[in-house]
Amino acid sequence: MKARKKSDSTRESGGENPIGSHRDANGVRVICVDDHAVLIEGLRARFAMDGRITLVGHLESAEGLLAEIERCSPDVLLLDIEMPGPDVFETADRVRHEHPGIPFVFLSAHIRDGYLAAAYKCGGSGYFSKSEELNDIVDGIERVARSTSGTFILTPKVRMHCMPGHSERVGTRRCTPSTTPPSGMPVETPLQTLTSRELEIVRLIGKGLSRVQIAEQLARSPKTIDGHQERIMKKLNIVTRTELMRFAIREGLAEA
Amino acid sequence: MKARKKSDSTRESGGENPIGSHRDANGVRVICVDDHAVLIEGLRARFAMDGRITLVGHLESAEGLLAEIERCSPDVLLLDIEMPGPDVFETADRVRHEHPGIPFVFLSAHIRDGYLAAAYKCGGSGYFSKSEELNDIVDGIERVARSTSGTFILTPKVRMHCMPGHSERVGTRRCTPSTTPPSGMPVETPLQTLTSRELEIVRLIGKGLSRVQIAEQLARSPKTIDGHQERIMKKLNIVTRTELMRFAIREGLAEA
DNA sequence: ATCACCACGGGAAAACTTCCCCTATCAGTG
DNA sequence: CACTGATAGGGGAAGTTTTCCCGTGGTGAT
Repeated sequence: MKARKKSDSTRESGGENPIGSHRDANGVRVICVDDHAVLIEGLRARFAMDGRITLVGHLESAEGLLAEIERCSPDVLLLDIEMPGPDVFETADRVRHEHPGIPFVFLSAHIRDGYLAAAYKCGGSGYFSKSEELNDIVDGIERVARSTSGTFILTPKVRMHCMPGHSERVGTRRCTPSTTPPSGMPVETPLQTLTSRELEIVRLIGKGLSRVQIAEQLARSPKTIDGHQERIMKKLNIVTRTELMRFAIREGLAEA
Repeated sequence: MKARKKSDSTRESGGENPIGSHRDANGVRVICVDDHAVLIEGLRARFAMDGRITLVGHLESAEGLLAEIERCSPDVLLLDIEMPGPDVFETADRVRHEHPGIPFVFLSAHIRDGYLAAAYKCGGSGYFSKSEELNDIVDGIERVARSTSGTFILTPKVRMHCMPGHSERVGTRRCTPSTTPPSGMPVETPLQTLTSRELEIVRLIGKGLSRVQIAEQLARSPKTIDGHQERIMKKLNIVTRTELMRFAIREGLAEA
């Protein structure tokens, strides 16, 4: 697609920090990947305030991340999700194989179940929301830097999202010798709490069918559909049917 | 209500500028509305580098924007689009009526036709992408501050987006194309048959708001919303509100 | 056998939709 | 200037859907 391999983005290892104050020995060394330059500036400015974290490199897409890692030897990677260019999760996965010691977290504008699941599955160490307080982001990065592998750290707003109807403990993915599916997600994404029947209902709703039409197609009473829909929405923490449509589209259960 | 022209360069920015703000008389006075604190920090840091722009206030949602304007008497407003809380376009429209002299631009993560159309129709002065170079954003703000009303300014990447050989040419709205669309009339996309008010309604529906919530936000009777929705669905040949949601998402008027 | 979970559905109140109606404003036209 | 059409705000009434709460069975796991 777009060849965006400019030579920008390469110069803070030895260069100077626009905000002055650069301590190199201190702090967690972070590489940030985000296509929004303004966001990177924000992080840089914030990091510069206390010496806890140092931005040692940044990119505007996942392309060239491995090279940047070689160049900067960071302690933590901070990755955006919705960017042009190579898929972040895939890149992250590759990074994990080449540099198993470097933890990475995702910093996303949206809190989506699909992203959450992917972040976890590709070996991420956390999921942060861009709408988080800056302090929470900084704290999160520090926690990740100190954490043992296998922990999955969520910032407050993300944790909130995973509350709906279930107990969501976070972390410790490894030893889970239970009989349940070995997925062991740290957070049970709302989607996974749906039964197959409920999924079916969501798909039909996503097609735009009315409760009566669905009832006809399934040879059930409309009231039954009501009941399903009700439980679905409760599980998903959704209040209107219209939002259910959005959910269906977002999760790929329906076509826009 | 032509009250503008800050004749008193007082102290409104209070103590919220962590980075020394030496020059007060200089620079374009900007209020920024964005739910990502980190982005605001980025802008603030960048603005502090040269004296061209001063961040005099910020909010994390469109709520209370009018009050903030009173408090800060800005020259330009910089508005995010995808935020929780009141609809930005609607708020912007209200701002335009109360403060016709203050131009506002949208700074969005996504470049969507639906958003562009809404930004234009609600009287905006520009549309910037968050992935833009910081210089381009700063330049854009300055241009907007100097521009005569009726100009619509796009940052480079947004302009790029509008090239690919199709309509949506934006700019110089003064002489409204009331009667005949100049370039023939190719296919009137359903989107274009909607009035700006109707667009507004579609977007709010796309956000998942109920008719009552929409009515509250627009300070109208729910019946009015009903009426709009009815006409919209008739125009679009749509039968249920749920499908309207799908339409909104497909057309980029709402986020999946 | 008990518990938990699921699918299935009823009843009633609240909310929403639909279809019609009316008014007012404003732009453009005869 | 009056007329027309498009747009916006809103009422009434009937019908449908949602929401909340309740109860029935069936099934698999303890």
